[in-house]
Amino acid sequence: MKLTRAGEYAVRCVLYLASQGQGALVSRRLIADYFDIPASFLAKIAQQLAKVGLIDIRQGAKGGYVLLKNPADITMLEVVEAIIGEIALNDCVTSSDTCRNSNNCAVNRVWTKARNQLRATLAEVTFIDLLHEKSCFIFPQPQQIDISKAGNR
Amino acid sequence: MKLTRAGEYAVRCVLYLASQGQGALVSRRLIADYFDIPASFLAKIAQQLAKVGLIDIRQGAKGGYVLLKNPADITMLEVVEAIIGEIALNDCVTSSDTCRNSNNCAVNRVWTKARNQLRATLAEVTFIDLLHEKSCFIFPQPQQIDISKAGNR
DNA sequence: TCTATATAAGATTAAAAGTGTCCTATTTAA
DNA sequence: TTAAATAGGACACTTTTAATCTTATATAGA
Repeated sequence: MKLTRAGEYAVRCVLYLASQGQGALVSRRLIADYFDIPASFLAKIAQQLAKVGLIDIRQGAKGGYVLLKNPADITMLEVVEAIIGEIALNDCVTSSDTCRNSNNCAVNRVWTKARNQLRATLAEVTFIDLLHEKSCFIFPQPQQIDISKAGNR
Repeated sequence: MKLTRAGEYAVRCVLYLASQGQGALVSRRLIADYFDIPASFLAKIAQQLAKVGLIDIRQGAKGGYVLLKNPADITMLEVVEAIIGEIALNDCVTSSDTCRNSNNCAVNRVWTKARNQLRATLAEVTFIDLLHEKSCFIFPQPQQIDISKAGNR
């Protein structure tokens, strides 16, 4: 499991949304410009984030993305796996005759342990943690969320 | 970092050699057949293992591979990284303007921690450990190492 | 010394995954 | 009704991975 560019973009996207607070609407264009992500590529990524319920996508004029969960409840694991699928470190050369019972394999046990550790590490970091630590990103001050103008439904 | 097929093959190859003991010579064909690895692909992998000093490659008739180190001193990390290079979990979208000081990045710190953990886990497992645990592989009894016939130099 | 056996090393190919791009809908605010 | 914004599918390009093929080289043994 190497974090793909799409995964990296997803983390940044959620980080931006988190900086503006749960419920704030941010346009795709703004996020794409800020991080220099191709807008249509970001669209694909956002669709996956929406599929797992992390964000809401608003179509139409003044559309954009809205973070649905509290940043304190969103973990890095969640965002990463929304994009690249459940983390696995090896395939154990699946379907090979030499390794069909991988649950009884010393080598595989090591990979499983490593995988569990990795997932645990990513699961214990929330986006509030990421925002509070100083980082290489500087986000604009969150706008006051004006429910009437944001057009929630 | 997802373990590539080449990496998986390398682990198996070293595991086989370890089962026959340090200094034993095993032909490439034998290992390739045993694990169902394409012989020329195994050749490439073996060359990388030789480059880092793990094995010796004997050319010519009755050639093959010889494990140079004690299996108790060979770690999984060593073998894996010999093939796929030093483990990294993310690229942090290198050279992007938005992330040039990744050492001051909260997100990156998480990845660095995860990476270090992963490497530590792989580093604490030796090939003696792997051999002693029961596994999905059953290796032939190691031949008595006959120095005169094995043709060491 | 000759021959069969075995690997070396480099070039090439094939397949898969990742990273976008483009075009035509569809939705929504005003 | 129109302009702004995203959706969704098809397509293209790039990189990585996984092999394969060919020619060269080394070695054991007759």
